[in-house]
Amino acid sequence: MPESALPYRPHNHQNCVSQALADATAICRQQNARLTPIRERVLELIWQSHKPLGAYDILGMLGAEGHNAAPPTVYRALDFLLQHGLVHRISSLNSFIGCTQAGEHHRGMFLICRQCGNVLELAAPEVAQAVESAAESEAFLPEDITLEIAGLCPRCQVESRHD
Amino acid sequence: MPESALPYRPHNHQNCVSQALADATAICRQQNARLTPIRERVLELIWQSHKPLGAYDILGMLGAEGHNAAPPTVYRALDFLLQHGLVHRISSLNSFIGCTQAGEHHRGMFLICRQCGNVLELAAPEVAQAVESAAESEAFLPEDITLEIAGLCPRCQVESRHD
DNA sequence: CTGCAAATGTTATAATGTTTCAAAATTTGC
DNA sequence: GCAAATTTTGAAACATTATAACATTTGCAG
Repeated sequence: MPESALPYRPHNHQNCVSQALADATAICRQQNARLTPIRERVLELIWQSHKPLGAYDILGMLGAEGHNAAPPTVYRALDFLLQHGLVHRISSLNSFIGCTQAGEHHRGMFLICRQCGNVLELAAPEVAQAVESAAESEAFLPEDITLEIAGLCPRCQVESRHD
Repeated sequence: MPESALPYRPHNHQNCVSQALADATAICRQQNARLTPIRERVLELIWQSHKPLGAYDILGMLGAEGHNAAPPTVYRALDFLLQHGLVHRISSLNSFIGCTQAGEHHRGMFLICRQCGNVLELAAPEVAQAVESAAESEAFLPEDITLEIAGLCPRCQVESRHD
């Protein structure tokens, strides 16, 4: 049996978060971008959840910890993080998730479980390749690819058979 | 030079619309679904535009022609049309476009021009295949695929070179 | 330390989507 | 046909997501 992907099995997630923050710090330094406290905190909140967070979820969490922020604060932080490839936006959910391949040039592809809400980011270069050549066969110049796959994750498939 | 795809060249678009409405009527009859006047009108409005329409765009158009509808009216019509595969939702734009392959079982893939706003629906079974096998390699059961490619259509690539 | 640019705060508002309950139309069983 | 059941639509209120505009603060370069 193949080892299941990370989000689908128990692990010390705080390590993921720390690693992501360390990576983000390095990437920002390299790009001469400022990972300010708010931006860092938003990134951390996003990473602490394996499920995508909405802007207003983040807003609520900031509020709960005493930082009484308004929507633009969060959206600006998110814009920054998107811009620097540190998070992805999941259009079909209006929400955000940490990028597991920050820094590397890639097209995100997401497996979104409709049952448990977990999201797995896939690299899948062969898919990206297929998509790009399909676009090019129409003489279309692709710039940004949104690829979101909703369905059932391995764990939830098993559970739904117990009905 | 290959013939460019339909939305990218001039044509009598009213024919497209009529054909789409005729197809929709047939499909609904076959599925025992009721293509009521509102639903048909919403479908027609969507088809008359090559660019995706937002729910509130449709609402405005209905209002302009005297039908003073509230948001749920439009969203319900859209839900119906989505359910029966007559339109697609473009998540990344919060908007809707007519399905060019209504009735056939397929996964939509969209080429969205960021310049002119036109959208081309592609069949691309080899892409669908690649996506599905990538999902299955993670033991994920795919149900719904959102694949939206933003970029420049052939015409707008040419124009942007004239800068 | 001063002036500029970037980042954040603040208020208001726009855009998108849903809940709920009531009324009307359509189908179904008889 | 007709009455009950179902589906569809109307209408009002509300919830969620996102942005605009402008004031203030912070960090940095000279």
